[in-house]
Amino acid sequence: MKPTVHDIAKIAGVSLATVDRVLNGRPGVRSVTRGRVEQAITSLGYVRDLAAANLAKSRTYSFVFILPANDNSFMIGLHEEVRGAVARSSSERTDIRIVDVPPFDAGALVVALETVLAEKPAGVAFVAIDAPEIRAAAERLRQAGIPMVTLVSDLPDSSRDHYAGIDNIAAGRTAGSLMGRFLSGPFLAERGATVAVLAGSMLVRDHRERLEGFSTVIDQAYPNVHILPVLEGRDDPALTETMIADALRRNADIAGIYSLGAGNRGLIRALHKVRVARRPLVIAHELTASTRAALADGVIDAVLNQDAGHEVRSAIRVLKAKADGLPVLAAQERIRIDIFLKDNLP
Amino acid sequence: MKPTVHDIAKIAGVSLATVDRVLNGRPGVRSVTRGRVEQAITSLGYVRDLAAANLAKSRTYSFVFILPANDNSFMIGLHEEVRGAVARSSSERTDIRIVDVPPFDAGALVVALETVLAEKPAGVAFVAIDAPEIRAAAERLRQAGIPMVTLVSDLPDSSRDHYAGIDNIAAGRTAGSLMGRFLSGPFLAERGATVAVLAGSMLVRDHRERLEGFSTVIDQAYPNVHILPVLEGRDDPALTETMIADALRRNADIAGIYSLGAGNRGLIRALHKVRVARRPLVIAHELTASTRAALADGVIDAVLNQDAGHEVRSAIRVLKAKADGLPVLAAQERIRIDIFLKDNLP
DNA sequence: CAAATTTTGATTTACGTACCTCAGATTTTC
DNA sequence: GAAAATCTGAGGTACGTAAATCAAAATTTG
Repeated sequence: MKPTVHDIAKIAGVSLATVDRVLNGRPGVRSVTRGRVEQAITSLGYVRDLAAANLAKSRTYSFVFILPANDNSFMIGLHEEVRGAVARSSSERTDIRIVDVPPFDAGALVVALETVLAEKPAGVAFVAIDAPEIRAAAERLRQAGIPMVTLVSDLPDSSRDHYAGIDNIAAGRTAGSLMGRFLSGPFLAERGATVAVLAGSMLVRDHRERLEGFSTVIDQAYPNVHILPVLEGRDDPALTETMIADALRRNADIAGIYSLGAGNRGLIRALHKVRVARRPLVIAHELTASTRAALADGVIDAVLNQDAGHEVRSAIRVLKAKADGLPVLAAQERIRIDIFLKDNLP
Repeated sequence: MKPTVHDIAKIAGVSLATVDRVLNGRPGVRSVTRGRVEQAITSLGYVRDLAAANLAKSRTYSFVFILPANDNSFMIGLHEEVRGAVARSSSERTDIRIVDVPPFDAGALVVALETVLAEKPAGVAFVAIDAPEIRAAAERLRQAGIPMVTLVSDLPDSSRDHYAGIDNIAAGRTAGSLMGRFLSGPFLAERGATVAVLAGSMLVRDHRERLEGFSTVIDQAYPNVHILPVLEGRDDPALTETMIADALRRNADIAGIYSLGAGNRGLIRALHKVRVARRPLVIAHELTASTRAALADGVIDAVLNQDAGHEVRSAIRVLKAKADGLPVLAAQERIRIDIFLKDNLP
């Protein structure tokens, strides 16, 4: 039988009230007595029954998710997953609130974090922007003892407790490796190949990191692949379409395209206008309705994906654990880079 | 505030005892009264608080995991993950027992299932063998109302409630697609290429399915790739090593190897003895210490993996849900095929 | 040494559900 | 219409923990 507080009281020769005071760090216990109780706790190997404790406290975990009001499919999907978690709230003892902020706006994110700080929730998840003022705001939240998880985009060297997202450098490396291997042959041969990179904005950390990983692998392992200057499409379909169309017109020898940002609809539209035989090899990020269709059609060759549902559920698990002072299962919380070819689409 | 049984009693104008009788399907309630109570339940949107209920019942979920006592790295890792779950038992209200059975032995598995049936656990997970007598045993478990999950290897068209493992046909297709794309170029050109397939045993369903997926893609999309007759290494390192060495000697033009079974140590040893310039392209399954090292060394080019930890945790979540008659989150429980290149090793 | 303060014990209620007993009411059966 | 069977209500205890109250004991302070 699992030991209970009653067993501790009996062994330590104190009352339930004293055990409770020790367990919950309440004042009014002499240090000798506290020692006896702690001794009993360790000797019995007592672990508090979280379910019973939460029941007694009639506790609900109040979490806040701060999400950019982006209109690309990935962010919309992320929103949906959070709403799904809200729907499951009652059976998971959580009370999740969504706060929308304008995208790529550090000032707005700071304001949101400050507002959240004021209401002292049990935890906060947010899509970080890599800026010093965000780090400062995060530090204030940490001082207030509010667990924090960054979602999708990280804030390294900050006070966040955890990052629920993929390793973007590794994602870029993977894309580079696939690009190099897929190109070796039909295009590359001895004469080399040209590759275009399409990003949303180089101001965003994830995009910079993906590019970094991609370039590293290409430079080291595929020296005769030449990377063109990065195209920044601001994740905007219309802009992206014209940029890609232009690029393909100017550089007739583009053999591959790595789209490391969101908003691939424009890219796909531009690709559909290219003669099949002359289509470049394309690697993109995020499995959405449009990239999935393009993958099935053969317009896109590979898609690297992060599962928004997993990220949201992981963030919630981690926030709960942090709120309870419990350890997290690192292996369970590692968000993986999914590689989809048209043959392993779920 | 979430409605409780007390609210139901008040609304329906009955006592707590009657509500309890309705909720738990106990006898002794006239159908008119039962109707009133059920009406109140739906109108309030009542959902039973599982944590409180389990506390009151002082319930623990007793699960049995039946695992083949295989000595390959993957199965050893699977064992370890289940042991990890056993270690977490106390805080998860589970009581997990591991039953070892000899591998590839349908008779022994039937005996194990029958023994398990006798002790009526709250759920069973097992690595299935695709045989009619196993289906019959599974049907008996279902009749007894014991939730069942197949692990790693499925038993389609049976009474199992869920399969916690990857889609092996899709895995084979993915391997075929990678093989075809990677080969197109340095080897393939116009003259075609020869590929060897190494399996454990064609009697095992997963291996058959992987081969099926692989062959389909190669035949359809890469007609000038020629697949040699399957080598069955029985997942035995020594045997595998000699088989691969022999095959490479006899067929000097082997451009690729697809190892779809476990026990890759022998394969790797054989590959290390081949001159670097003449090494074939290799795609293997399961990320273990040896395949990881081989991937880093460039001896293996890609590894398809299923995460044993995820499979075990998923099986437990599903068994719990089935035991409670709750729905499962399909998206959360889908086990993904991880593709590892040397650039995205975790 | 008395008064004030701190520490401790004993007891109680609560969380939401399960499950038990017993008495009283209602319905069914003969 | 009485006896038997069936339903229903009221009340309690339990699960393991939290948290509150109040009194008693021990300690410190003036």
